[in-house]
Amino acid sequence: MDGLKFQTLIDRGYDRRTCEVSGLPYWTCDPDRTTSGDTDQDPYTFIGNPIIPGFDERGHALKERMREAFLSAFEASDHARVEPYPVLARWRDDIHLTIASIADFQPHVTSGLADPPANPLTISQPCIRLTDVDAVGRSGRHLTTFEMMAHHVFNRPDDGVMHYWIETCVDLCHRLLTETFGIHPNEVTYVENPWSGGGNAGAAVEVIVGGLELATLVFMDLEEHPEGDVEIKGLRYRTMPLQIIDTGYGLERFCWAAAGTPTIYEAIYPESVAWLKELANFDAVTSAHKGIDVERLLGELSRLNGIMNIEAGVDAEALQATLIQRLGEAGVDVDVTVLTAVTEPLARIYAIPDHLHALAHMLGDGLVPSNAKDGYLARMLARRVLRLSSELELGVSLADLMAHHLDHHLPNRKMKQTREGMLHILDLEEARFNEMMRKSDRLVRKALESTPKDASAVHDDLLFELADVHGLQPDVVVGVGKEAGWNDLVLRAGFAAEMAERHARLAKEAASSTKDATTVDALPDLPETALLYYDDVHMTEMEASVLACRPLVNDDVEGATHAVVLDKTCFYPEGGGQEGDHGRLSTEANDRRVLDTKKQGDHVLHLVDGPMEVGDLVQGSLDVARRKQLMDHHTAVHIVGGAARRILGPHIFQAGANKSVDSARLDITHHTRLLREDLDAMERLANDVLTQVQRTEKTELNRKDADRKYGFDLYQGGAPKGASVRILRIGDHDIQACGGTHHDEPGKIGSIRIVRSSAVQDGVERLTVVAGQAALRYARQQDALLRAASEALSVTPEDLPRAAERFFTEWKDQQKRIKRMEQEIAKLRTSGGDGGSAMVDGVRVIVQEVDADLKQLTNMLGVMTRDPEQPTVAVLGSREGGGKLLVAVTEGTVAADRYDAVTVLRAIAPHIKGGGGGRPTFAQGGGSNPDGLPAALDEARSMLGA
RNA sequence: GGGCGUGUAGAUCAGUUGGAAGAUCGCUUCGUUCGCAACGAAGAGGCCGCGAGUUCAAAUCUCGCCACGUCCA
Repeated sequence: MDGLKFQTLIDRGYDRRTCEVSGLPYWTCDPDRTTSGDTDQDPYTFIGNPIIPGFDERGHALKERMREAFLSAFEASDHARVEPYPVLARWRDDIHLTIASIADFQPHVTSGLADPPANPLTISQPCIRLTDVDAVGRSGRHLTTFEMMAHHVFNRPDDGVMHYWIETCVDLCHRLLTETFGIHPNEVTYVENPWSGGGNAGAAVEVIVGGLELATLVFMDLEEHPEGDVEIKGLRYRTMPLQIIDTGYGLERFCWAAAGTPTIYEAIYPESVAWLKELANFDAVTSAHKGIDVERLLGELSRLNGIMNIEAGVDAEALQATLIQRLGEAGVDVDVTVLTAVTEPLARIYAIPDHLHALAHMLGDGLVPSNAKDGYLARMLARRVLRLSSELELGVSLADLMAHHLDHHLPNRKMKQTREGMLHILDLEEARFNEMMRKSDRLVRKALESTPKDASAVHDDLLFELADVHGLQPDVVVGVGKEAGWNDLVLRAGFAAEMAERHARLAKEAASSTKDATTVDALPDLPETALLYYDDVHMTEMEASVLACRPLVNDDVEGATHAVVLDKTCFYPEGGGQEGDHGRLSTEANDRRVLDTKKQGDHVLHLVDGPMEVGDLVQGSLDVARRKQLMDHHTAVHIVGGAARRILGPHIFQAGANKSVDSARLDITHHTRLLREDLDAMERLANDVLTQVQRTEKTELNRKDADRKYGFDLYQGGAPKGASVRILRIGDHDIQACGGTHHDEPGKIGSIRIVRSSAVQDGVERLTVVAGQAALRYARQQDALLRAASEALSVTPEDLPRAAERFFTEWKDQQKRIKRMEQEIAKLRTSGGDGGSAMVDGVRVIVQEVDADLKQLTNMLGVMTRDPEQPTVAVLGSREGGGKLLVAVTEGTVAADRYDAVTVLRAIAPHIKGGGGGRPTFAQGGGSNPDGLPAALDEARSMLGA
């Protein structure tokens, strides 16, 4: 890409140079400058020396004023202020969290499909990025959560929509920095560094102030294309019809530059840092190292932090050595012990408010911690805070930490989740974490069993396994191992990076093994199918013409051979969890069954059981009963979802749904297992809605208006696909974007039953719902089951629970009595001196045929051979199940010396055509010839000399 | 969504190559004691998660289901 000419900068006395260190072109007006400002030769210049004057506040108040200054400055230059979006990016299906302000407008605004909410616009968007979570607290500048202040422009030069482009943007930025915030122009450098990502690219500049990157300006006007004429990083791009200005100004960094505090955390979370230092008794650390000037150390550290690249995968020890050397050059002499003693607790203290802030945003948007999907991100953060807290020995609960954080850093913030709800969820998370830690000690001891006590390293596979299966981080394992007596254990440097690599590889392998299934090969260029079912959900007959007919490429649908595309259809294709319609397509010559309906691109595919002629006029008719049932279930699912939100709380979000003929499923996010009482309450409310709401309201809105009017709770069913969305409103009970077919009158459903709830994953409950005819069918089935069960016990259904309980306890009692009686019988048989037993040289020999099963036989045998006072060899046989033989010898007696149970068994088992085995004192076997039993026992008698 | 793992007495968990279901704590009763704690003795308490399969024989092996845990995207 050619060098950019910034006339606006030239006019201000800037010139373009090449950075000595990075080699990148940059713009400056400082005659002495030789580096771009963003290299490892550029320490921060604002520590203790604020570069943005006049902002004396700290923390929340500072952020409020800074944000307002930014937004109103851009409002003054004709940008419309847009309210921030949630941090949970539920309008997108490719990312969980909002990672940048531009993410609010992807994919449909940036692709040109939908209009932006305003143009140009300004916004301050809370963002969460978890990629650098390990560096937070340690680098002095990394955050997992920050606000990206921005001004965005969406130009369409072809349509005459052109607001401003590079020159104006740089001019606006420069005026903001120097006029609004009073930064001296010498301190500002602009580094040219083209940007590319996600199939788009464009020119970009990084705005560096005092060694800190305060903003990035991206001019996105290229899209990836094989024949494009621009090449960036080996990929070819061409210009696209949309020209987008994507800027990002780090609110927290502006605050830091204005505060000049040693770290960014002290600028934005001062109350938390002070409180946590107190709780962790940090004074004791500083006073323990009287020989060194801790204040000075910290000051030098933070200046140097600007050039220290503490990121995942970097060798921590090498970094530390460099740091100590640099500190020495600055006149602060410390060794590794002192350095870690001071920096380790501080790093933990700094990370806590950051993590809490991210967690508060996520939970505030209604996220429920879980072991899968986006919920896992919240759990991970919660656990990090818990670990930091326990390492610092803060002695307060996670909920206490959060309460303090909300009071100081998020006062008056309107959240979807209530404060009480959030704290409750955190209490649950803490309990779960403690449970895991409680188990860790035992797990580690067991895992290390085969490791010698003087080993210095734990086997890699063991560490991987413990982390993967039980969630125990390698450093935790080593720590616990040391306490448990493996004194020399150390964790190899770089192990964490290796583990991340291994995980990435496994994830890649897993990803490559999944592939999408298509129904038919590429269709010819056809007009999109007109969808008649939206205009009239009750249309069941139609006339249409065949545009295409293709053989199916797979046989997912039994009996279907071809896919037919029509010019219009009243058949609903599978979508939004609602299954496709069935029915018939007939011409004078053909009568085809429609076995399923699917959508591919803009076309509805009718899967039929034979070919049809292109150009034919067909008569289509729906399987009306099926459609009615699917509509019952679909509308019912919306109603149940609304009921769940009303009864369980604002964090209820649809995590998935399916509507078939027999039943419907609705997965909802919730933090606790549901009780039958919860289901009953929801069921009652859902049925109330059927009678109270006379009509549903169906509208179609463009994205922009839909978002503004209803917010992002609309997209329960997933990210919207197009520029406009269909909205179904059921009174004030439930409003959702939904492309399914729904009743106009909820009352037509008849009744709704919530059959059961089950756990799909932690944090997600699956509700199984039946409605309409399916509800009746379900009730009848339940009735039949109840009747069958009551008849089996000869009681009335009312008495069934009591009878079942009584029978079960009686059955258990009787089992015990039978066991005791069998033992009694065994004793009687052997003590009575009947034909079954004889004495041979001081050993009692018992050979008997008994009518009993295997369990009973072993039980009897136990009674006979367990008394060491009476050395015994016993052989029992039964004709049951093809014949059973058991041989036992009293352990530790002369009987055991003389006889081997297995030998005896093997010798006599052939008579019943069988085999068996066991231990020398106890052997059992079976066969297939019960009639051979007497012969087997005879042989045993002669063998044993009885 | 994918991977890995775990379900055994009220609780925490053992259970070897498939071959007689265990330990510790808790519980009940008795003894010792003015009483409690402690101690001693005895005892109760198990569809070994559910359902199939393999086998003469399954807590143990295989498959499905249910419940739970954990890691990754």
